[in-house]
Parts: sequence; C-alpha cells; structure tokens
Amino acid sequence: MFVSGGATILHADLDAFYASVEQRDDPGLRGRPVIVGGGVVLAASYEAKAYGVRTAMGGGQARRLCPRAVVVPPRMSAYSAASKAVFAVFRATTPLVEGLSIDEAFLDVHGLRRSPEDVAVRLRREVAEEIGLPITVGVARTKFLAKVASGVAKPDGLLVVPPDGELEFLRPLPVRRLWGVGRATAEKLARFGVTTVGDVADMPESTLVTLLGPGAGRHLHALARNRDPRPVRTGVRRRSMGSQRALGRRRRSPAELDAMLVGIVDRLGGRLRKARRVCRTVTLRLRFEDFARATRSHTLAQATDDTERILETARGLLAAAAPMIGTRGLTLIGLSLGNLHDDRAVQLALPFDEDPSKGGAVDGAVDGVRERFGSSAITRAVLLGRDQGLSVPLLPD
DNA sequence: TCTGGGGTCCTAGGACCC
DNA sequence: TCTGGGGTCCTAGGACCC
Repeated sequence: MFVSGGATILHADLDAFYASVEQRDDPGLRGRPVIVGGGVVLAASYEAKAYGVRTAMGGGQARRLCPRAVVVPPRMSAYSAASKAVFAVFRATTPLVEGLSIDEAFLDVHGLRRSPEDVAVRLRREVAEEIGLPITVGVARTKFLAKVASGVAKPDGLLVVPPDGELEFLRPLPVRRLWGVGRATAEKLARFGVTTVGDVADMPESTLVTLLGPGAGRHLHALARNRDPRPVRTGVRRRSMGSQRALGRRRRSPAELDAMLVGIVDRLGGRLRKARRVCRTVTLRLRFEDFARATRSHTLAQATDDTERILETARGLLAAAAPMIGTRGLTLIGLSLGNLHDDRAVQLALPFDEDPSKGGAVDGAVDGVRERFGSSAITRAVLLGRDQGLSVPLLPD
C-alpha cells in the first residue's frame, strides 16, 4: 500500500461544466467563446471568461463584453447525463465519493495502491478520454485544502498540496478563497484590514465570533488555521427540493400567479415521487422588483408527496402573503419542499400519553413494525415530532 | 452589473415542554 | 406565586455555494 503522508483527499471539479458539454457536443463551438443561458450567464467557456464574462452576469452585459460569443440555451438533460457519467468514473476510482454539486465531488483515496497524485492524473485522463470533458483536481490532506487547491489550479489543472507545504500555500491567499466567505463576509473583514487567510489566522477566535457569530466565526478560525477534520461522507441525501420561476418586470394577475404555482407544484410533486420521498415543510419564496426577498412556510402534521395537498398548502401561503405583495412588483415566485423523508417510511402512531423521545414507546413501535414487515426491515427511525410518532423507512435511506 | 435556478447551513425569536 | 435552566420545533431571514 502506498503511504501518502496524509494528502489523500481529491477535489475534482469539471471546468466551465455546461459550456464544456456544449463544446464537446458541437465541434463548431470548440475554441470559441460560448455562453450558456440567455437572461443571465449560467456558464461561460474559458474563451468567454477571457473577456470578463462571469457566471451569474446579466446577458446584456456579457454580450457587450464579448460580442463574438455564441449564446446557447441550456440543455439540462445533457448536463445531467454527463454528470452521471463522470460520477461513474469517480466511483470506479474509489467508493468514498461525496458529491457536492452536479459538477464537483470529493474523493477519499487513502489505502489505494497508487499514490494520490497518480490516481488524480489517471482520473483526469479517464474523464478527458471517456467523457470528453476537462476536469481540474486538487489533492490535499483535508477537504478544504483540496477544494482551494482545485480552485487555484483551474482550468484543466492538477495541484497537490504536500502536508509540509500547507501553511505556505494557505496564508497568502485572499479571504474570498475560504470556503464560506462570500461578498458580505469579505467586506466585513476588509473593514478590519483583514484581506488574506493569514490575516484571519492571526486573529483571536473571540474577535471572529463577535464579528460573524459563533457558527461562522469558529468555522473560519479553524479553516484559516488549517484545521478541517471533516471526513469525506458517502450517501449524503438532499434535504430540500425546490423550483422557482422568474417573472420579469411585467405585472402578473392573481390568476397568472396561481397558474405558475400550479406548474411549479406539479413539477415538484413529480420530482418528489420520482425520488421516492415525502415532504413535511412547504416554503413559498418571493422576490420583488427591488430584489428584496421574502419566504413563507408551513409545516404539515403528516409528510406527503401528494400534489393536491402541496398545492393547497402553497395556495394558503400565497394568500397569506397577498397583503405583503400588494402593489409591489413581484419578480420571482418559487416553492421549496423541506423536511424530506423516505416515502417507504411507515408512520407509527404512538399511544397518546407516550413520549416518543423516551425509549420504551419507540422500542414497542419498532417491534410492531418488525412483526409486520420482517426483522430486517428497519434500518433507521425518523422521529417526526412529539405528536406525529415515528417514521420508519423500510429500506435504506 | 440589474440579476436564473438549484441547493446548504446558520441565527434568532417565540411557543411549548420538563 | 414566582422563578431558573435546558431542550425541541417552527418560522423568517440571511449568507453562501455552484
């Protein structure tokens, strides 16, 4: 077995993913600036990025920056298929794969015969040859360092951070490179003259906690001092599922809004059932002309995947939000389903006076399920709340 | 620079319970 | 009757990520 000295985590990140898929599938686009998406830029090829085009930029601005760019509409199913193929290569490399999004994942390669660097070289070659997409890989001792390394190595690169070179690598980086530091946090820190990771590392934790709150403060302090004990986790399941629609500037009638809500609920209900899950919390998302946002949510007593039940709840939320919407221009309407559970779960009713958080009631209920469905049926029990009893999935989550 | 669609996690207050 | 400390759940908002 190869002894790596600890740098065994890979962060693999496809480059300009949507745009690369378009260039792969249409040779005429290769070597040319490509923008995916119309209203806003969903992805830009590196040829387009050279002109300053960035993800999430308005389409008009992007076209001004790069008039030669070819703008193509997104083909989500093609990206989804490409993603599946790439993840298959990941899983053939190691079973310890943690997906982060459609185009990136962590791989723990400790204990493999080859060195992590060899594994990374081979992985990049396989993705290029078998799937036809460029991918960048960062290799380091921790997830955080591996992710930073891939960010630095982009595009189409490979960077190994050796365990004895971590601080040297980390300290000069701008704070924005820290995972979890966005614009708001970076601006807060800049007001205190803190601009590099080294600057953050030299601050006392208490100062960061005062500035950013206990969660973010402690997290950032640890990362800046190169402490990141998080393991690569497999089998992480999604915790919410959402769909939304931008409305543009035009005013929409209540009937139009309702029709959109019906469409969104229909789409989500289908996705929910396809994923064999049920939800308990329905959240309505709104955005206004001035980009102010609002959410309204409701938690059901019983988890459901029923379109009618979800629609009824969503309509109630929209009706409750009507006064807030008033005459303000609504520019986005969306719905998010949270509190997701496995749909094969059996909801166990517990005797009224039994508290499910106490062991006896749970044991009794679980025994009942075993009698009905077999002793190997139960893998995990989900407590839904004091009055809802237990949700017990019959198959692995 | 005026903005899409999909997610994650944290915080804070109030209700309620022991 | 008044009081403390600890916990969970729900709701709303915010920051961040790709």
